[in-house]
Amino acid sequence: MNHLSDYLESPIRSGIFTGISEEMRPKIFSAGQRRFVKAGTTLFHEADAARQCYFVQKGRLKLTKQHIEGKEAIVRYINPGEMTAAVAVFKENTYPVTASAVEDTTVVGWDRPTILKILSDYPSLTINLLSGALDRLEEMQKRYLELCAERVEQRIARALLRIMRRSGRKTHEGVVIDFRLSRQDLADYTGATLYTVSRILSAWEKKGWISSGREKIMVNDPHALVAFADNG
Amino acid sequence: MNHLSDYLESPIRSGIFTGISEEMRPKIFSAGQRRFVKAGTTLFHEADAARQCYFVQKGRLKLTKQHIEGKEAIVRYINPGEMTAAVAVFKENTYPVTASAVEDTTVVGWDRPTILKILSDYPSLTINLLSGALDRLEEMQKRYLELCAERVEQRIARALLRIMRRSGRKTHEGVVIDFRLSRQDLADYTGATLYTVSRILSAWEKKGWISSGREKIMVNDPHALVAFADNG
DNA sequence: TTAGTTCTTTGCGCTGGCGCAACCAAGGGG
DNA sequence: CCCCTTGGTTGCGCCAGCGCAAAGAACTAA
Repeated sequence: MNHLSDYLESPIRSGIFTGISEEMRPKIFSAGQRRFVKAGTTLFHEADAARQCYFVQKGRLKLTKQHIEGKEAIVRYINPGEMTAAVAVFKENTYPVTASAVEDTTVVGWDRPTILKILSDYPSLTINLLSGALDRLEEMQKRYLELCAERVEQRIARALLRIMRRSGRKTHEGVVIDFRLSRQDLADYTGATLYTVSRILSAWEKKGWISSGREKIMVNDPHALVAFADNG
Repeated sequence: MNHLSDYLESPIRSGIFTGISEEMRPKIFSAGQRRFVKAGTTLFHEADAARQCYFVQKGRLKLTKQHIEGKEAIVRYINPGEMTAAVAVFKENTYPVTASAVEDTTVVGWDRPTILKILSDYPSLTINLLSGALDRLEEMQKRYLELCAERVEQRIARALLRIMRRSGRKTHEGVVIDFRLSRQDLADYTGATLYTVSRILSAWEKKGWISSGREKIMVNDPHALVAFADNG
């Protein structure tokens, strides 16, 4: 028998601080600057000089990449406990994406010299950072393959499952996505259009796989979605 | 005036050994195992246990990811002087892609304990590895965006330019891609089909932008391709 | 040289999913 | 409470690009 929680990632997973004792962590945080990012506002812009990297304490960030005519693609969501913009540390470079807050968010930011000092004090952090980068690379490659090979319906199923696993909250009726997620967001995440996403979600709602409202999606039958994603 | 060589990357670029003196390099190589991979054969398979990471000395590798029914997507080409399968070092994991030799290739492979020892002896190697992973992540994100937002013709133009920049050789008539590259390969790289690629290359050949033969492509007018890729 | 294999080209019909338009529903502020 | 904004739904027509089929071109082995 499958349980809903089988479909969720354990919360402490990305483990940027794996191998670093609890007592050291406040020390690391206090070397950076805490910053509050209001829902809907931007933490950093694509193509701006990358000065700081960030750790999300509370809330949620959305990484997007712009293309012609106001359209954008969602690269990934950053959950509490994760880092982003490692590029600021290792390259004298610009941010490759824009980070904006999906909900009210608190981050800790470190500038280049500070984080380099920390990394040399705690070598396992560098390894964890690299490990995280490799994870994201692999995920991106998977999504690229999906975009090449699968049709919209399957991609949306996978996207929903992926987001649910990382940001879902279990309730008595199903797993609810724990932040505002519009049809347009899902479209930007999967490379589809608002219209197509809406049509497909409607169909799934009729089948009882999900239930949805305005910027709200709950997955009632994850197993059906998995089966659908896997065999078409 | 634009010169053809403006469109090519400098050969020593990826710089995995940046910051490591020339004298040390043979030492590092001799700790690994040299291995010859005949053109068309496979160095490692997707989903196999990742035991070694590799440095390409001569030749060229093709990284692919399989999907249903014998179809595959090309993730990237690995040129001489580059490393691949860093995942073998930092994760007890399986290879996320298949690596096969496009032409006769020589690699040096290190297993986990060996490369970890080397990395602790030469800390800048870890940084270089991470820097490379971030580059690849960024490239993947770009290609993902292209796949979402652009139509096939533009994607093929960009793909051709990208491959040309990294693996092109300048001749008196244009830049020739320095390895066997079929229409199918380009299709697998761009998420298009063999037929569409063939039609588009034919059209470009009539315009004089490229000249092509069996598994051979030469770019005669890179600037025209860039312009086409950028404005549609 | 011939036969076989592999790669390429091109015609043609079909369709997934895009995108406009028009309408409906849910918040939210005053 | 009403108005206004923002998000969601659905009908409909259209077309980029897929994919079959069939023929041609180039390389390979014997």
